[in-house]
Amino acid sequence: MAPGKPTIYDIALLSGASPSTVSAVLNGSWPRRRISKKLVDAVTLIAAEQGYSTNMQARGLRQARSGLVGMIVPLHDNRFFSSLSQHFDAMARERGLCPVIASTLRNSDEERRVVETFISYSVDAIFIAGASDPEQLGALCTAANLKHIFIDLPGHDAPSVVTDNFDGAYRLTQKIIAAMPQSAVSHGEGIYFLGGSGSDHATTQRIKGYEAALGDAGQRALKDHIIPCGYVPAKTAQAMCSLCSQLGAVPSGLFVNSFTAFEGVMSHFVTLPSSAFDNSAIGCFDYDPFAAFLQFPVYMVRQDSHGLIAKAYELLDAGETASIMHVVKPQLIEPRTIAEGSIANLG
Amino acid sequence: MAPGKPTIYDIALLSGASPSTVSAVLNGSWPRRRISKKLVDAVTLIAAEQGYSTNMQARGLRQARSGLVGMIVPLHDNRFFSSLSQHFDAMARERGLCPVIASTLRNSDEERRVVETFISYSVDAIFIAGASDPEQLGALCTAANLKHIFIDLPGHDAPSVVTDNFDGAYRLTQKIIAAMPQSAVSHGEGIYFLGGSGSDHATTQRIKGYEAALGDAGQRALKDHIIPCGYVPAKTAQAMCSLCSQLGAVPSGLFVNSFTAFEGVMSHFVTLPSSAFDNSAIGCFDYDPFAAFLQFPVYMVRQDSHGLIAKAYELLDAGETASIMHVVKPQLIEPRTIAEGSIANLG
DNA sequence: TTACAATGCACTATCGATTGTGCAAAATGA
DNA sequence: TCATTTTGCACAATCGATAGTGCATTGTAA
Repeated sequence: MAPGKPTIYDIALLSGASPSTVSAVLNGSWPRRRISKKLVDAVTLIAAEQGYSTNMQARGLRQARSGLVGMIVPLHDNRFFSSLSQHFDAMARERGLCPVIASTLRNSDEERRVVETFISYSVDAIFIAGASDPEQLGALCTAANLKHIFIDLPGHDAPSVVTDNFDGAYRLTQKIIAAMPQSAVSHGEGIYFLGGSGSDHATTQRIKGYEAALGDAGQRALKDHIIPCGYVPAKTAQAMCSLCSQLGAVPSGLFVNSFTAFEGVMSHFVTLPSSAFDNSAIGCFDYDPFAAFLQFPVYMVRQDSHGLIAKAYELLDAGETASIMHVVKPQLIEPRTIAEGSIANLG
Repeated sequence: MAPGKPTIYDIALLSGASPSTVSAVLNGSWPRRRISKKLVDAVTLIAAEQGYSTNMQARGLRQARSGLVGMIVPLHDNRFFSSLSQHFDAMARERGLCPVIASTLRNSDEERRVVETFISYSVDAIFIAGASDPEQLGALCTAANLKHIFIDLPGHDAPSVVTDNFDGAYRLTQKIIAAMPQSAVSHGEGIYFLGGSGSDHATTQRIKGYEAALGDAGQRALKDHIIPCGYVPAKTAQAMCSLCSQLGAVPSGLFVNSFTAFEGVMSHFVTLPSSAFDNSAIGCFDYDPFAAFLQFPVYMVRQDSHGLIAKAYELLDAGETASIMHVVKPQLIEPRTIAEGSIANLG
């Protein structure tokens, strides 16, 4: 046998069967082709001895499928997205598919290039998470007749699976209200909403949930309490700093939108004595186990990354293509708690 | 044109050129084939209009290459590995390759399956990080004549790129010694080494570095101070708890081996008043920005994930196959510091 | 024994791109 | 003008697996 991996032709020569028969045996279609069990066993044995494995490029070329599923994330190096990746990967493998995850750094050119690459490799489907230009990508996929599902992102030309941001924000706000000093509540001091971008879907929904919870608790949501200063820690740090100096104290109620914003908040808080937090209730719409170890309690909302991916695969398996938004509720994490259900962080 | 993506045959018909010419034009080999610039422009234009993109399965089949590079990690959902993934991904794309990252949950069966899948897809090279059975994987790759490089893992049949664990541990220990109360140093209380597995290469090297630093500082390394209680937080928590009650205090010097072990440590520490740490110096061989926000200072060692991957690609580009271990120094992070150089964590 | 169905497998075209080879037409030189 | 070289491209085989089709051989029924 020539160097390199053995092919069905090699196995055919060794077994005396024809290549097409070998193919049928090795891909499991032999009952339909009425191949005798005896031959099947013989061929299988030889294939195993030779260390045969099917060439997926050849199969993919012939079948116009590849067995690959792609996912686009902005970055790997992030708790939420890496958790999505983890589940995406595991559930792809369960289905006998090979996951391909690419990060695009929220760069729309890179996003386009990645989708084009996926198309070139004939991936069977794409999950799109955290894209900066989802419409562009949707259009590309549609043009290539490629199934795609948006994750935690509202899509227009395909199904999307998103966190119930309204619900999470509503429940988080409720918790913050309950944990605030009574005096602050009765004085109507309100809760500050910090971080995120007013133009993105998630933040918009969260603000609505926050406002609804305040309203239902008999408090008014004050427009000037909402400070969507972006996702960059430095910006949040600055906003937090000026807010504290303006109030002369840490706000009695604080809703931090996203963990990176929280990092910024912390880089200011770390300069304060721990008594500074005695009259504050703090919540964060995002989860990191380390927040359980801070000097003050933090309520957190954890997106159900498993639920998001599971729902997406469900839609994929069902062949769903209707442009419907499916909603998955997030989980509220009590202070000082390490969330379970995440795959162990095995160092 | 038939439904589905256009092929070189479609472009050939539309342009009046032959498929082989179209192929040469579109893959850039046309100068060697003496295709006229005029034809090149015409074909290129038509291809662009038709939204042509080359079918990588067909190309890969013909060329016996795929343009894919694989990487194996135990999990995506981890700071270190996701950081590796991030760089692996970016640098693959820089080279015009398509990165495929699979997680195996440290399960050696899964590892084998993934490598076999990669072989089936004719990936051009594999990076192996954090495998539980590297030898098995090396053997598989060798048999398939597949270039592979071990990352942060000593390999026997291929190049490997590993963190300089000795150096990192040495420098971390030095810092801990310098930060310990003088009285503790002069009493020879020593430094406790907690977490990790005595049987793995990294821990072994770290213990050597720790011992060397102690020795060079005129302190003896006490065998009973070394407690490699694994990577599971719960185990470390338990070990930390019993150690504290045995000593009647937090140890004056503590070297925590890995961040997950540190999580365990923290889950005990969070039960103590912050004054309990006044006479302790604590270090962790791993990095998490959140440790900058704890009540007490923590020295950390951050593996240079960019350096590891960069070196690995360098070896790959150079076609290096010698089974040599290449060492990359980690970075010491001062307390209360957020490391830079990592790709922004854009929430 | 004859007719016919079922069984078991081989043949061959095909997927889309690449590449070695061959052959006109144009360009060059004598 | 004729012989050569160069230019510019088409042809056909090939990568490995799949799937439609056809043809012996064996088995069954009448």
